[in-house]
Amino acid sequence: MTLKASYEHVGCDDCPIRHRAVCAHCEKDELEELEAIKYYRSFEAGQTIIWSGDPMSFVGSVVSGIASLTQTMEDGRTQMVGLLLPSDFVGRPGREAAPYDVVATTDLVMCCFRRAPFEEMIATTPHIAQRLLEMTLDELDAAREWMLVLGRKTAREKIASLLSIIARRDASVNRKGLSGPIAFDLPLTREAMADYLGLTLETVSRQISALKKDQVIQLEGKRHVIIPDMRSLLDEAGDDSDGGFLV
Amino acid sequence: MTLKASYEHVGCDDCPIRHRAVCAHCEKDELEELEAIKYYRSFEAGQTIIWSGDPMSFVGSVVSGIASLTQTMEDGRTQMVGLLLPSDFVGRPGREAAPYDVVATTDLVMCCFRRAPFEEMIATTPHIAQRLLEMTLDELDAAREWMLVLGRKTAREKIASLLSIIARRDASVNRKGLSGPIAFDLPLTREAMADYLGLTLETVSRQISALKKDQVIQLEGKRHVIIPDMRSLLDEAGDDSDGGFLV
DNA sequence: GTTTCCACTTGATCTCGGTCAAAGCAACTG
DNA sequence: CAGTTGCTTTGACCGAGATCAAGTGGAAAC
Repeated sequence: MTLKASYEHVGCDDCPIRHRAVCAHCEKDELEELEAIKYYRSFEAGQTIIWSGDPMSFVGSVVSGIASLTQTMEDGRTQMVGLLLPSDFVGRPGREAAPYDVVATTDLVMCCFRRAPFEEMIATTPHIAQRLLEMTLDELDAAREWMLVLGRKTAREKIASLLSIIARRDASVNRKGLSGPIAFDLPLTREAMADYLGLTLETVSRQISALKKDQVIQLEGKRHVIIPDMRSLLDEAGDDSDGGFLV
Repeated sequence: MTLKASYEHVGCDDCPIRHRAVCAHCEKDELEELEAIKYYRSFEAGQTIIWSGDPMSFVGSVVSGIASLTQTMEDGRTQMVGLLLPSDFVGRPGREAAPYDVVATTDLVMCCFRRAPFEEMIATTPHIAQRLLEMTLDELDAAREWMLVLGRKTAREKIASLLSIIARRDASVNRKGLSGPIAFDLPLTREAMADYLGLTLETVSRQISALKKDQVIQLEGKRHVIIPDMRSLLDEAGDDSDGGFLV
């Protein structure tokens, strides 16, 4: 088996995700050490992987499918606080309990590491702590960008923001460009989108219909989305920080 | 000068914050190394410390006063995405540019470290990367808790949530308990509160008046808040995760 | 002392998105 | 095949919060 150690050389024979998620810049020895504590888990759509408050026995990354981090109030109001797409990392090294539910939104495969030995590695391997810090800062930036969406954007802008995020992620995973028309399958139900956007599912449905009527997006069936022009979608999102994605 | 190295022994002669923020568990040598690259900066209320997109030349922590992280859309809509109280850390090791504005909400003193040498220390000192990772995870948790507030709570619940967060922070900084009545000064204008909560300042004002009328809080002047019973405030906040603060 | 300013309050009205209800539609099931 | 189930759409109505507009009160400035 060939071990690839740099961020660019993503992927080894059996786990295309792992290196990218936690091992960029690792040395060969470290990868072999990780190999020893690695295992896979599958989940069905709708299954809760970790309940809020539960002890977490593992960390890991999403191989395929989608997971979400959700918080729920006693009366049932639900807010999704994170969307985990393939290659995203799950887990809080150094934390005993999960602060929110982790739910498999679609069928899901994860590549896991048992927590205790993983934390030992962090303690002894400076690279990994630094890499995790970098990843956590990325998550923090994403969470804060989403706070702007939740706090200040209109329903239409929220939908456009979500669609452009999914389009970007889809493009970067499948190494597609963002210049021409973009097509992808929505991995979320209307209800899941509503929970992410702080809306009701009816409003989500109405706004998607409106964007379709206004030619900003096209729909094939309920889930397959075509974006004729990414720029006009970003306009709708009110997004100044298009982050040079369209250069 | 006495150097205090553990988390409990917060504070040295001239910088009560620094150790707590970045040096928990540090060795004496490291503290002296930090000492060499440390300096103070003062800002006036309303002053922008770092503009979104600017290169960041330093990291540091708040000594006194309040700073906020804000994002703004072209049309002026503003969302505060973070509230920095004394002892909070500012900066993204490893990042060139700031992703949002950092603004002094009140007069402010910060204890800064020049970024380049600080990052060198991170690279060579495993403790610090781990400590920063822990702090960043805390910030991430706070940001995600706030996403629930922004996405799903009513105006009244939002106000109650903000007040209880400030009350908690104030109590922990000033080593007060949370069992009896609690009193503190609001460090934010109505407008700043609105920007944090995703509301307008008029709604903030109305809801504060309503909470006052319903005896959940008392006001002396515009800013001095008295909370007769923390439990009823948390009830208003709809907060199941009172985090055992009232045990 | 009164003027100005700023943060705040209060009121009247409007609107976006929530709520409630019905119905469409594709995929299964027996 | 009819019947169920889950996801989605659409319509009618309503209300929380936004918007627009005065007005209050206290502290600094002249």
